[in-house]
Formats: sequence, C-alpha cells, structure tokens
Amino acid sequence: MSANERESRQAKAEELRARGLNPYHDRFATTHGLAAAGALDDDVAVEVAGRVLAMRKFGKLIFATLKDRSGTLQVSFERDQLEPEVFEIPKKLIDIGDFIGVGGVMWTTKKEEKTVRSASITPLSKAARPLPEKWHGLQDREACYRQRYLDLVSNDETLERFVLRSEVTSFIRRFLDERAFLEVETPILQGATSGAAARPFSTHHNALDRDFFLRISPETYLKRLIVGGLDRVYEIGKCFRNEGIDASHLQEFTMLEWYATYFNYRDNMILIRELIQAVLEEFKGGTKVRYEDQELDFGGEWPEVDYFDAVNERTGIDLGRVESHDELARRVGEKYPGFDLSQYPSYPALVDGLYKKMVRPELVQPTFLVHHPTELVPLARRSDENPRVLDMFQVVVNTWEIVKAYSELIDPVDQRNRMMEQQDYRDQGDDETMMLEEDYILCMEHGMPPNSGLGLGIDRFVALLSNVESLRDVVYFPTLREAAPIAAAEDDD
RNA sequence: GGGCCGCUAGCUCAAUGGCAGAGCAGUGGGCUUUUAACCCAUUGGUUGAGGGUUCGAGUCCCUCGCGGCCCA
Repeated sequence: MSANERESRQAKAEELRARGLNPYHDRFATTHGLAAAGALDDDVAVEVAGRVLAMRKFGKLIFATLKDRSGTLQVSFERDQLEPEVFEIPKKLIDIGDFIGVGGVMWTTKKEEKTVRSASITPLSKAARPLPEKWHGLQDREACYRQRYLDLVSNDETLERFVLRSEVTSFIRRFLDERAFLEVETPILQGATSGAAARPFSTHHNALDRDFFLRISPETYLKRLIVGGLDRVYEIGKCFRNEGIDASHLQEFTMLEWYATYFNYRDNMILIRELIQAVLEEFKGGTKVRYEDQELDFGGEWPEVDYFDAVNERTGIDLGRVESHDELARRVGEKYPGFDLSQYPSYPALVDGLYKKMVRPELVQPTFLVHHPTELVPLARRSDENPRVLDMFQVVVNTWEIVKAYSELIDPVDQRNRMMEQQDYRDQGDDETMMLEEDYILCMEHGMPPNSGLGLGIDRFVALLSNVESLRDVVYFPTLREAAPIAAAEDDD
C-alpha cells in the first residue's frame, strides 16, 4: 500500500465520500463539552465532538480518546451495537488527528472510565497529516513557535499557559471595570511616537500619502481622552518597538495602560499592588510564585528603592551632582573602563544604561523603584520637592520592568520645554527620544486635569505567572525569521 | 555583532570516519474492556543547504540558512 501517510489519509477521505459521507462537514450539534459529558451519570444520551487523540482497536471493539478545550473523553465503538458499515468507519476510515462527532449513551468501563457508547459517528474533518507523537508531544522549539497549533494540541501545558493568559487579562478588565475605568481603543498608526524611549517601526499610508509609525505606547492618546473628560480609561493592546530580540523583549508586545484623573503616582502604587496581589490570589492561591529556582513573594508591602540612591550605592556616582553628559561619561569611563560609552550618546541614555547594567540585575523580588531622573521621561511630572527627579515609579521583578507609572505632566509650558530637550538629545545622536507632538501640547493647553497613568507589560507578567523564561512562550505566534521553504506536496492532482 | 549548542523518517530520538536505525504514527493481519493497549509482518531518508578532505562523511573542515542559550 501507500508509503505516504498523507496519501493514505486522503484516500480515506475519498472513501468516506464514496460512502456518501462528507469528510469535511459543516457543523455538528453537541449536547455537552467533553469534560461536562464525562461528569454525567451513566445512561444519559449525549452528542459530543472532538479531535481524535488516540485509538485502541480490538477486533470487535474500539476505544478512542477525543479532545476539546475542556478536556478529553473516551468513546467506544462496539461491533455488536452498530451496523457493519457504521463500525467500519472508526475501524478503517478515522485517523488520529481527525475531528469526529459521536452520538451515544454514557457508560462506565471496568476500569472506571466514563465513556460514550457510540450509536452513531459523524466524520467532521479529516486530518491529512498526523499529529506529533502522543507520548512526547512536540518538542522542537522552532516547530512549537511556527506551528503553535500543534504545540497546543499535543502539549497540555502550552494550552494551559495560554488559557491562563486569557483569564488573567479578563480578570484585569473586570478589576478595572469595577473601579469605574472605561476600556477604550486608540490609534496604532501614529504620526509621532512617544510614551517610551524606543525606536519605532515606520510605514506609509498610501491614501493619505503620509508616513506613520506603529505606536510604541498609547500614552498621549489616552491622556487626550483624560482631557476629554473620560476620567478613568484603560487600553490593552499591542505596541511595537523596533529593537533587538531577546528572551525578555518582543518587538510586538501587549501593554495595559490606564489613566486616572485626580490620581498621583502614589495612588497608582497602591492600585497596582492591589491588582497584582488580586491576580495572584485568584490564579495562584497566594502571593508567592515559583519562578525558575527561586520564589517571588508579592505579599505585603513592597520595598521602595530610590533611583539616585540605588545608582549611588552601586556605582558611587551621585546623579544629583553629575548633571551633564560629558561629566557622567567621564566618571563612568574612569570607573568602568569596559563600558561602551558610544552606545549612550545622551545624558538620559547613559543614566539609563548605567542603571540597567549596575542596578537592575540585582532587583529580583518585587520592588518599587522610585524618583527617576527628570531627563528620562518628558511626559512625567517633576517632583515638587526636587525638580531633578520625577514623581515616578517602576515595579521591577526578576530584573524585569513589568510596570512603569508616574504622575502626569499637565503644565503645557513645561511640557513644551521637556519635549524640546528631547530634540536636543536626538541631535546628539540618541534615536530613542520622544518626538515633539504639537498636537498633544495643543490638547494640554486646553486644560488637562491632574492624573496619573500606569503601564503593565502583560507578556512579562504572564511569563512570571507561568514560570517560563522567554516571552516567546506566552505569545501564540512570536515573530521569527522567514522559515526555510517547506517541501510542498506535489501529489495533488 | 560575538561565542557555544542543535537541525537525521510525519513526531520523539539513536548511530568510534566503515551497510542510516529504534519507538510512536502509517500499511497488512490477529484480538470485545483498553487508555503509551497488545501480538505478528511491513512501508517510509536529498541526515537543514552547498562546497571540501578522505578509499569511504550523518560524523572532520569551510560557507550559508533556521532555531536555542549566553555575551555585547
């Protein structure tokens, strides 16, 4: 017979057609999901459907395991209970990987397994290719990324991880909805990018004959809505940063941002801790998470670390006194001869680089890092007590920044100056500065209420909850290089 | 960008420089209580791509591709 599994499966599809059965059905009415059916008493009639994961064939009896998202359920086919031409369908024409519908009655086997004793079978979709091996599943990382559907079908923990992700975002929506936040959507195509220090992707709008950037953050649009009187808004959506690939950075990632009128950053420190602790209680049954070989404890208050103090303690450089790029570069160069200063052409870039190299790698347990240097974020409000620093915080866990938040700058004169300062950094060769947004300043001049916003990296948060080390494992289809061409089947005729 | 590891049948994996293999899946046969069913038989390979060394290369060398990990 055929040496090619695909051909033999397609031949079975033809045989089904020859018997008047459509191998690619349009619908099937189920009475229960598989997990629900498995909880029923014996003798209850059911119609169920799923993908065939395994078949155990005896001469006159066949067991098959069906799978849907809720779980698996065994179905049985007995020759004595079925017309010969019906029994032949599972015996000869159904393969592992096919979708089938089954009608029958619940019973319990000798081994105490709930099973559907089939009275009818409906082929729903013939799989022309086999599933990965039932025992080990799909192991090849590249194949898991490129063919996530196979990863999901054959590796339970993958499905569970992605279901968790969906449930967590759903929980977050409920949490915010209950606190009078309104979910909104703002543009992904933006004429100027801001809200973060990052290089954007750019594209061209043909009809408008105008270049656009993919947003690196929704920040200024959400604050336009605060000006519009929406009071509390949030958005969960994709942002894009045209940067290097590594385990903790995706070029296309999901951000939650919210803004609350009359909040300052201290209010957001309270709210984010409540949210994260609520998520952990809901999904982990406590505030501790096992991550790789350590335990992350989100319980109680989180320590607060002052940005300047942390840099000073770790490097001996007092950013409060070292205020120019030249001087900072000199000090860093003296202290760390290996430090590649050319990568950090502006003062904020170098400060940020110093922090990321020297301080952040030590922040493992949940920590509030507070009062960043003013130059770092042109959209954040200066501290009234110390204009060198911002009313700002980040939550750092596992050396990852998962949250960034601040009291918003609402003074349009200061805003213009701060954006112009960014232009200077850009002129110095820093291409991760924010762009001047006249339209945003116009908006602010019309009156922006006091407010504070917060951003949470959903991918990183879910990765921590899932105990996976790479963000690619919490995204269904991570961006990869173009695959080598797959040998196309040329036997279709 | 640099270093290291990997790429072998649909899947999971073997193979001192010496005949490319196993399990699962497939195919044929047997089997009415299995669940990684079992038993017998059996098909299936451009060893990621291209060069080179060698009597002989999956294996050694070079270039390239894709993925992973670490570093920058």
